[in-house]
Parts: sequence; structure tokens; C-alpha cells
Amino acid sequence: MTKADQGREELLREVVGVAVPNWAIRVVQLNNVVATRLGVTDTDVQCLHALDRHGPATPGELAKLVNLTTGSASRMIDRLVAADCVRRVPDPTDRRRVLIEPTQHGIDRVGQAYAGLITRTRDDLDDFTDDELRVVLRFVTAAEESTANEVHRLQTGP
Amino acid sequence: MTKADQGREELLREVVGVAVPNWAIRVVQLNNVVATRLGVTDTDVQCLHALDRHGPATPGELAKLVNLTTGSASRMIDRLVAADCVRRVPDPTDRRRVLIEPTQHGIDRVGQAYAGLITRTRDDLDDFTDDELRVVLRFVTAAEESTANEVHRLQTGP
DNA sequence: CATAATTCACTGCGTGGCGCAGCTACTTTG
DNA sequence: CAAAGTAGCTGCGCCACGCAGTGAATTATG
Repeated sequence: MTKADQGREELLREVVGVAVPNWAIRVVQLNNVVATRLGVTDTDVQCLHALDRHGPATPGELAKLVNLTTGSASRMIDRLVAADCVRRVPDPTDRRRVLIEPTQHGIDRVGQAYAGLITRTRDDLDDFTDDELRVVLRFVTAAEESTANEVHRLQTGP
Repeated sequence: MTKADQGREELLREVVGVAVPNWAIRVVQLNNVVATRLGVTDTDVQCLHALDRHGPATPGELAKLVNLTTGSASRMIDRLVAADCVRRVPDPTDRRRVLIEPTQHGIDRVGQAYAGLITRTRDDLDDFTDDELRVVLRFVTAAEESTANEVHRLQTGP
């Protein structure tokens, strides 16, 4: 292995080390603290996030997205309805199904909880040039996809 | 606002949008799936991570790190001891205190669970030049620190 | 077309993690 | 040497979750 390879290896190790263990731990911590402050479960916060990204979804879909059984998802929705964060809407095309959609109050709640981190992250990015921002975007996009793939592999694989 | 500013604004929005809601959600999901596969709690996995980063710690410190009361931390440690993932070691300088340190088995467990994501992330980084890797490192380092600060603010703030 | 099989979402019940309050043991302080 | 402070550990109640079963609605089958 040449000297240049050693340098790159060191660089790779550092990036992965910061991104995967360190940053990931902080994100999980943040999610937990946010949930505590909102007076709901970690899972409930994930559910609101999922609705924000995915749009209206059925209880069954939400159960898959947050890794719960349909029974537990049903009670989770009960909690979120009681907290005025989501609404149950009958599916017009299939009378068995129910669509869950976030209320404005629910959108605001989760948005406010994460506003601080978003502001901080934008401030961090002020130091980057446009070209550098594109590099960062390539990375976070790839990382998000890889993480999603890994989640899927572990959920379904051996 | 000039055209260039609009472009940068769009870029910023995209980077933040992918990094904070999307990627963060995936990371929380992954943590949950890993915990389920290991047959332990999300909190337990966080605790093992914290020990990996922080080194041996007292139950009180661990309670703070994973956002639990000392009572719950005590039972969490009971579970991890039963699963042969951590060890209780008396502190020689203060006989009230106990140091928790991970066992080799515990280190291996959490390491194997995250090996897949680490491999994927390294593969993602193959496409980046050394200079680009340094840009990515600047970002993830800043993001990790900002997330940590935000956790601290929410835990202690109003 | 009638009927069986499937797919939804939704409940009783038991398990277990968690916070709260109180406890003992030890250390520090005056 | 007593009083206060700090460490970790337990009874108790609460509630989120998985499991198993129910009813309603849809789709497949003879």
C-alpha cells in the first residue's frame, strides 16, 4: 500500500467513523428528546415524519414504515388523533381502508421541533461554496439511499 | 435576490432537506431494526454505542447519555449484563460508584449489526476524490456537532 | 352467482420498559 | 464526628407493544 493510499484510507475511516457511529447516535438522541418534549413516543414522531414525506397513508403502510404491527399502529393512530396531530379519512375506493393524514397542528408540531436543527445545519453550510454544496448533496443523497437499503435488508434478510 | 442567490438557496434547501428529515429518519429506522434483531431495546443499542464512543462510564453518566433516569439505567444495565454485553466493575477510588464497560461479545454484537451500513457507506465514498472527501468530512463533523448542541439545548432549554 | 379465501383495521390480554419515590451505602463538608 | 450530599439500586403504577382473535369489505374460485 502506497503512502497516498494510506492517506486516503485514513480519510475514509474518519468520514465513515463520524457519519455512521457518531452522527447517527446524535440523531437518535435528538429524536428521543424531541419526542419527550412533545409528550409522545419516539415511534409517534417517526410516524409524523413518515406522513410528512410519504403523504397520506393507511395504517398498514404506516405500520411497515415505523416497524410496528397493525394492531400497535392502530393504537398509535389513536394517540395521534387524540393529540390532534392526524386525522382518519375513509378511503372512497375501498371501504375497508382508512387514510391517515396529518393535521396542520401535527405538521407545525414536528416542524417546530426540528426548526432548531435545520437552522443550525443551514448555518453550517454557509461556509461551503456552491461546488462544495454539490459534493455534500451527492454524499447525503447516497447515504440516505444506502441507509434505506440497509434497513430493508435487515428487515427482510436473514 | 439575484439569480445566483436563488440557485444557492435552492441548493441549500435540497441539502438540508435530504440530510435532516430524510436521512435522519432512515437512521432512526435502522437503529430500531437493529435493536429488534438483537432482541434488545433501542435504548440498549444507544447505550452500547455510547460505551463504544465514551469508554467505560458510570450508570449515572449512561443515564444522561441515553436520556433515562438512573433507576431505569440500572435496569437497562441489568438487561445488558444478562445478555453478556456489559460488565459491572467497582470503582477503586469511590466505593459508591460502579463502572460499566462493554464485553467483547457486546462490542461484536453492535459492530456486526452496523457492519453492513459501514460497508455501504465506504462504497458510496469510492466515487469521491480526496479533496471531495475532505469536504464531506467538514460537513459531517459540523453536522454531528450541531446535532449534539441541539440535543443539549432541547434537554436543558425552555 | 354464490361462496370461499384474502385483506383490511380494530380490540382483549399479557409482557416488559420506564418514571417516580424511597432506600441503603458511601463520601464530603463544617 | 455529625450533617449534608451523591452514588446506585428497588416497589409500584403506567402505558407502549406484540400476539391472537373479530368483524367488515373485497377479491378469487367453482
